[in-house]
Amino acid sequence: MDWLWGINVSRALMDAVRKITGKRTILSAGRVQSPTLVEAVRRWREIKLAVPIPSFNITVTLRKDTMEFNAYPDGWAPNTRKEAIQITKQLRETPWLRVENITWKSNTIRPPPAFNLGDLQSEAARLYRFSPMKTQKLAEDLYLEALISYPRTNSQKLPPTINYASIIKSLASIPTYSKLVQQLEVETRGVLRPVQGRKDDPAHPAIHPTGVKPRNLDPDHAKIYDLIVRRFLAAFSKPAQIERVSVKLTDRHGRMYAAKGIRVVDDGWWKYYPYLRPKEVYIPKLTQHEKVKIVKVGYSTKWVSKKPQLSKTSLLKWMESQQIGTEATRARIIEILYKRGYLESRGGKTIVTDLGMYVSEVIEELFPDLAKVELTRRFEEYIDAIRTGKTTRKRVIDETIRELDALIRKYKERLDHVGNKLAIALGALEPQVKCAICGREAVAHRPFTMCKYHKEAYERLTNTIPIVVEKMNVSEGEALRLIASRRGEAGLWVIEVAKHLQLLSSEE
DNA sequence: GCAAGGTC
Ligand SMILES: [Zn+2]
Repeated sequence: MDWLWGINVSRALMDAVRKITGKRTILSAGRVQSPTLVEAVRRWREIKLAVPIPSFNITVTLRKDTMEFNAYPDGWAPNTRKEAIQITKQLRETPWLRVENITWKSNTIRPPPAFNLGDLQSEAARLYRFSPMKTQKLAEDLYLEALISYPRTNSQKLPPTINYASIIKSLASIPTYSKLVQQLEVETRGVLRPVQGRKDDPAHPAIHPTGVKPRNLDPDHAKIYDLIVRRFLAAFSKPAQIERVSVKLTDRHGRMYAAKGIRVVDDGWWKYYPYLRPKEVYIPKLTQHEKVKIVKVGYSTKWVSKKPQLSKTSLLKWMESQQIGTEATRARIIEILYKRGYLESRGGKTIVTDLGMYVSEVIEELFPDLAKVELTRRFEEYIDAIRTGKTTRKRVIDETIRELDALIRKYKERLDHVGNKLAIALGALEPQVKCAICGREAVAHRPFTMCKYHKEAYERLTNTIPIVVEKMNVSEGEALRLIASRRGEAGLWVIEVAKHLQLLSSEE
């Protein structure tokens, strides 16, 4: 069924391009890659269409004896810039905050379970910016050297059938870990009971070292090996303890502020796996009703937009959450999206190409089932039904062929439409009417000729302008200029529209 | 050549 869907839809896409351009271009579609591409496109559009809204924060720096610490508005925020300026001024005039109450809270943080492949890929990306494919390759190398257990596993469990004691004993003879292992032996008094994670695998336990001594690992392999060993050791260790302190303070006008501290009381498993240890923030000893001196106060404007993440790692996590693909294939399938030219890396960031956007659209329009994760669920049900004898392999395959046959028939009627779309995306064909900003095919003409992306950006922008006018107390023209200057927070399509509108108004 | 699932 994967083969039928994949081969037929891939060829359908390629045929459309060849008919219009006469060129052979390799394109593909599939049960796992296509929903992943659609998700990447969805995120990409949100990134490009993000319109930021200004928000205001006040930072109050306090001093007790010689120690400085920060407090921030608690449960409220200035609504407008005018308000932020006014409050800042009042705090400078009455430069103290009064302590209303102090609360302490102790937290126990249990060690995380040993790695499954997804968790390892996620940590290697966070700490070393390794791509999921790179981490998988490094882990597979370590496995083939017999240094670690099978890496293509979803399990976070270390069953007692694994001889923990002998592995840990062997690790003691590796100089890097001998001290840690000694510590673990003292701490556990030889009682080895690892934490078990929720996720499981039908065939393999969590990734763990075998105890075989590594020789001459290059730096990248050593990093992955180190993460695996430390995470394994941490699983046997005791919980860490932290203490959080929260100080609530008020100003002369009764507005509430909070200063928050965090202190590590017991390092516990962070001794073995320090990569998740929180950063400590110290707050001096204070007493209730005490007035604390303000030494500095300022407001900051933060432009907030909700941009989703788009990276190899975030796509892999999405695939895991949707339960599509397997440990062996997820990273590989993401690389296929790059190989096809649907995704590209630019300056360490993932971008979606026009080809990716248009292929995703064509699949959604003409092979909608292949664009959704539900197709995988249906496959699973078929397999179950075959297994339990409710249907047969032949019946399922025949139905798939009939279904695809009907889809391909409809597709052929639209071959020119699809071919034109993809040829334009590939730059082999010019659209008839072009967007004034980007030259893509135009779909609207007011207030200027726009493609569908800039049209959407225009609509979102015009909805947000009044909010910026109110919050920043500026004219519409100034609001446009402000948004156009928020390179980090505003989406590129929105910035382009804002600049184009400025240009149009200056010509008037 | 095109999918997705495996393995080493
Ligand atoms: Zn455009």
